[in-house]
Amino acid sequence: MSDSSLAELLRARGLRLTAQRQLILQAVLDLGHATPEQVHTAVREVAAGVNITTIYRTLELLERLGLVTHTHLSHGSPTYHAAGEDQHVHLVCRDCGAIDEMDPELMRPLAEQLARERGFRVDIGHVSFFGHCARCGNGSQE
Amino acid sequence: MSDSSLAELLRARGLRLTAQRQLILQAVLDLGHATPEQVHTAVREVAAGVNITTIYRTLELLERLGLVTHTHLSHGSPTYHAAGEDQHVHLVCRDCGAIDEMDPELMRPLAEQLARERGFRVDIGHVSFFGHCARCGNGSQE
DNA sequence: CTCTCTGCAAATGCTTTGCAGATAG
DNA sequence: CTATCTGCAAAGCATTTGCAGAGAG
Repeated sequence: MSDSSLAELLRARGLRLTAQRQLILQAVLDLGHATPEQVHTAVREVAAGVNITTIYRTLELLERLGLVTHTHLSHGSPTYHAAGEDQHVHLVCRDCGAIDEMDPELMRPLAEQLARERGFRVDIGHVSFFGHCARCGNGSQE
Repeated sequence: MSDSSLAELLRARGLRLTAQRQLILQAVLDLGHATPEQVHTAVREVAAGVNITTIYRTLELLERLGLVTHTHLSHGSPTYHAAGEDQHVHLVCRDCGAIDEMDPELMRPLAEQLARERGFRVDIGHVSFFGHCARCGNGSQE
């Protein structure tokens, strides 16, 4: 499914289908949420020689092709995940770093209110909430 | 107002009140939203010799003192702003880069729903929404 | 006077770029 | 075959750290 669409998208632009590109896309799909470095680690398990540079270049390419997206969670590294229908909102725990997801539908009322009152159209696919997950922040208030 | 509280907070910890610290705090208060580099630029207009290193160290200090907070908007650089009562949610326009604010009260229903259903406590002061502001994204659907 | 701050320069970590050989089509 | 890819090494940024002199209290 993804391999063939990758091939098509590449060929349509005169670009080439390579093992690295397939592996990197697959890694992003498998990992769900991953930084370039995590993708690198995952890909290396299958093909040891793949360079981190190629990860960066390919993630950028896959994003241009519309197959993946990235978000900036808290600090430094961007997180990549598959693009497409299943847009989701990230719930990032400040304590344990866990990344959970929630249904973007829950954003709908707020998004509509902002659009109506401010003319601001929220990009629902890029929303991240920071806070404390059930496991970490339950008892304490701070 | 802020100078005296800065002095107190510093003295309470055996730390010192310096010109740089006052200028940097003032810059953050004036700028509203600013990256370390923007703070640096602003401070330099008054005191040319202040080093970027001092900006980083002081912003970290001011944050520890509870006077400022930072958020990570879209790419790399963190954005600092005054902490305190007036918590707000950022609305960042992907087109023109403008940073607007909205009343965090609007987040309340959603935050409560998340707490109830998932046990996730959203840190409302650190929420940022990306999208298109009234000026930029009005006509097109994109 | 003492202990904290600051500026400078070098180190670090993540990401990007240049180039020549490897390879898809 | 030819133009695109990849790996390697080096360059770039933003941020951090070490150190010795400057300065607050």
